[in-house]
Amino acid sequence: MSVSSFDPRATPTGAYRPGRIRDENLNTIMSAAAAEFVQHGYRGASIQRIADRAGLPKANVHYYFPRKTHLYQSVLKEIVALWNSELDELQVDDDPAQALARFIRSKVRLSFLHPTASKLFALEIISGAPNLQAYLSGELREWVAARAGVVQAWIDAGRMRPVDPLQLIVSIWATTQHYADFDEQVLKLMGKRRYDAAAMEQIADFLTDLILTGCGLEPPVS
Amino acid sequence: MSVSSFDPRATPTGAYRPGRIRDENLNTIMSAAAAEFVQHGYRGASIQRIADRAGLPKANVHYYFPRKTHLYQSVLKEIVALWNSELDELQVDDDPAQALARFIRSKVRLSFLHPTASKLFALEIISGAPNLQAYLSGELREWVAARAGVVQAWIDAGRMRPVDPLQLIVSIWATTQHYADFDEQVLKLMGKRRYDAAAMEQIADFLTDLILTGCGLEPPVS
DNA sequence: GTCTATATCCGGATAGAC
DNA sequence: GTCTATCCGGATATAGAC
Repeated sequence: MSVSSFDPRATPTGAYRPGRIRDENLNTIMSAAAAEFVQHGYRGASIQRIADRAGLPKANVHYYFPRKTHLYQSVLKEIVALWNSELDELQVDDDPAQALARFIRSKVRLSFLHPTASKLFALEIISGAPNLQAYLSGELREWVAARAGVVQAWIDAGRMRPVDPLQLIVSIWATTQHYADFDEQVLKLMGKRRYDAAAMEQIADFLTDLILTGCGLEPPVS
Repeated sequence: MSVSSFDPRATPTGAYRPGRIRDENLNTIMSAAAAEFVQHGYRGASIQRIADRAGLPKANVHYYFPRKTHLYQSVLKEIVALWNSELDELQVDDDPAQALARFIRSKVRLSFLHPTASKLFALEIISGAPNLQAYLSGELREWVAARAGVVQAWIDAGRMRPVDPLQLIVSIWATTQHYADFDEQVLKLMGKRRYDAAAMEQIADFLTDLILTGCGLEPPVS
C-alpha cells in the first residue's frame, strides 16, 4: 500500500513526494471502507457513506476504486496480509509453555490493535467466505497443519498433555478473536465502555492461564 | 410462532386447522430469511430471494411482513428466545465438574443444531448490535452475573481453581459458537465437507477436557 | 389469502467540465 | 487529480385483480 522506503523520490519530511497524496487517500478510503463494510455488510455498504467517512467526494472513491468489488477485495487482502504477518510462531525446539503463551499473547494483541480488521474477516467467513476459499484451503491449511505437527511432537515427547492439536489452535483463535469481534457484548457484560490496558492484560492473563493449565503446562509468570 | 397445543380448534392430524397455513408460511419465511440475512446482511438481503428460498411469490412475504425490518426483528427475537431457552444451567449445589461439562455440551449441541441462528446472532453483534442493546445490558447481563456468582462460590469453597468467572463463561461461549459461526473455516482445516456425529462428539470432548482441566477439575467420563 | 403490475426510491457507475 | 450532473439497474413497497 505504501511505496518502497528506498524510493529515490522520497524526501526526509515525506512532503511533496509524488504519489504521496495518492497513498494517503488510498489508506483513508480503505480504513473508511472497512468500517462501513463491518457495519452494513458488502451489499449494504454505500460508496457515498464511505466517501463521507473518508471526508472525500464520492467520485474520488470511484477514481481510486472503479468497482466496489475491487475496494472490498483490496481491504480483505490487506487484512489477510496483516494476519499472516504474525503467523510465524511455534517451533519444535521451543519450550511448549513459553511458545504457547507467546502465541496467545500475540493473537490477543492483534485482536485488540485491529478490531475492525478482525470483524471484517469474521463477517466474510460467517457469510460463507465467498472471497477466501482459496486462502482457507491453501495457505492457511498448510500453516495450521505445520503448527499442529509441532504440538503433536511436543505431545509425543511427553512435554504436554495429549490434546487434539488442531482443536487447540482453533480454540486459541476462537477465544482471542472473540474479544475483538464481540466487543459490543463483552464490554456490556464487563460493565465497561471500552477496553483499557488493564482489561487487555487481564484477558491475556486469563486465557494464558486457562489454556496452558488445560494443556498440563505451568503458565509462565508474566 | 405456533398456536397453543390446547387450541380447541386443533385436530389430531393437524390438518384443516384454521391458521395452520399461516403458521407454516411464517416458519418457512423466517427460516428462509435467516439464511438470506446471514449470506447478504440486512441491507443486502433481497425480499425476492427470500421469497424464492421459501418457494413463495414475493408479494406473499410482504403480506406477512409489510416491512423488511419487521421480518428481521422477528427472526432475531426468535433466536434470542431459543438462546434463552437453554440458559438455565449452573446451580451452587451442583458438582462443578458435572455442571460445567453439562453447560459446555449444551452449548455445543445448540451450536451444531442451529448454526444459522448462531451466525445471525453473531452478525448482529459484530455489526454493532443495533437491535440488541437492551437485551445485552438487560436480561443477558443479569443472567451472566448470576452464573458468575455461582462459579465464584465454587471457587470460594475451594472446589475449583481460581479463574475469572466472567471470562470463563465468555470463553465457553466463544469456543462453542465458533464451531457454528466459522464452520466454513474449521471444516476446511479439518478436511471435512460437513460435521458428522463423530466430529461433534470429538469437539465436545475436546472442549470439556481442555476447559475443565484448565479449571483444575477432573473431566467426567462421558 | 394469492399474485401481477407498477410506483418510487436509492445506489453504483459514467461522462465530462474544471 | 477533483468534482457535478446524470444514467440506469435493482430493490422495497403498494395497488388492486382474482
